[in-house]
Amino acid sequence: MIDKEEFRKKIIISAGQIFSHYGFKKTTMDEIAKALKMGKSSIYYYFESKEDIFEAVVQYEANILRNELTTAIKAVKSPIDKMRNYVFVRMKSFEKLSNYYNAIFDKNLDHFDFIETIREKYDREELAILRLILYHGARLNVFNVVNSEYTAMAVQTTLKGLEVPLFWKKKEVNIENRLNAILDVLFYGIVKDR
Amino acid sequence: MIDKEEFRKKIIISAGQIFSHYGFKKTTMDEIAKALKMGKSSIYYYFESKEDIFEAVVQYEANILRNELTTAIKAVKSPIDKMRNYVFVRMKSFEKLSNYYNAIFDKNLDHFDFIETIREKYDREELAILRLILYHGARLNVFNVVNSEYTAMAVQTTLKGLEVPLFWKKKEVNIENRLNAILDVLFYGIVKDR
DNA sequence: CGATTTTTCGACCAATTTATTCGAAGGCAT
DNA sequence: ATGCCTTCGAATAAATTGGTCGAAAAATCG
Repeated sequence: MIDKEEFRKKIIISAGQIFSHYGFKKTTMDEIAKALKMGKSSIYYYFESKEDIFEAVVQYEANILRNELTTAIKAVKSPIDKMRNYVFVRMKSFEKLSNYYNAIFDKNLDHFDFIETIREKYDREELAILRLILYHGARLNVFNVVNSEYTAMAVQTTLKGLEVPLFWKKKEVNIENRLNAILDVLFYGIVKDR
Repeated sequence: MIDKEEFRKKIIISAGQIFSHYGFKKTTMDEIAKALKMGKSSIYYYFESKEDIFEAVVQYEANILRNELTTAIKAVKSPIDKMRNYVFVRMKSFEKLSNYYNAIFDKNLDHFDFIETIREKYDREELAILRLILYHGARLNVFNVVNSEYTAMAVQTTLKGLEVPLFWKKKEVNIENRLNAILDVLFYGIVKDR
């Protein structure tokens, strides 16, 4: 008897790689199966549907992202570096995620409520982390934050603004430069004495 | 009256970007059309078929590759650097091409004779360039080449051997490192006194 | 072993997608 | 208006694809 959960994980990882490259729609069950060296029908023994797999993949990736983010901000001391790391990791991850989103923004949108659910939960988590960073920075007298909650929301809005060009123009924008520019703006408006 | 050739080129470039990302099969005419902000049927005014577009794209890319290669070896003086540049540019280009090939290795293979034609022509050109580099290096007493023709073929074989893992394993191999290793091996066996 | 349960698979299907066609029409110069 | 060049929407025939089902394998157990 095979550990079903173990195998589900294998499928999630394998399918995740293909999804991240081709998006949801362009990825076929046959491909996922072939990548796992199985018959297509065998996959249905572990997952109910293609959407089911996709949902599992997104959950899985979201967890990875969360871990990467927390370790990234733990890796450095100063609030500025924490913020910088956070933003960079976030953007790098979104590059991967943008392919997943590709699948959704297409036309479907119907039974993909779970994306919204994850998104909301993720937004709340992000806000919490940002607040922590800001609050920490304020205590160390590096950031000039009156209300960490509102400031966190402002920062989040800024970061979200960066997602759009990341999705749609891809090649045309130089992400690194833009990111640094935004970070500079962010810090110049946020860092205490300059 | 619009310059038809001009517009064909636009289509080639636009379609090329999509092909390089998704491969031949996964790219739809609708996508190509949408990227050009046209109706799907309009494209058939400029090209006979999807394969027709694909053929044009490959031709176009092959030309670009040729140009990049020649400018890359002209950019430096020493034969070693010429060889190094050549190999690097070649590999970078093959990364892009690997996606095109993806489309072909799948199952089709039938009416894609033109790929073979281009390939052959390209092989001959490559051989000529390599011979030139080697011959030049030998004259400058940097390379130890007895017969530039056979040595060129040997080098080409080595480079081709690198294509396979580039195609199939993609993520697992670190290209940069492998490339440098191969170059080192190549030079140690080729450079005169060491 | 044989029986029972778990896992894989090939064949099949209905629904959707997709490349391609075609006639109609928009736009533009004469 | 008249012709040409260009675009497009609708239609379609062929291919693809997600998913089903029953049966073969393989593993597990008694």
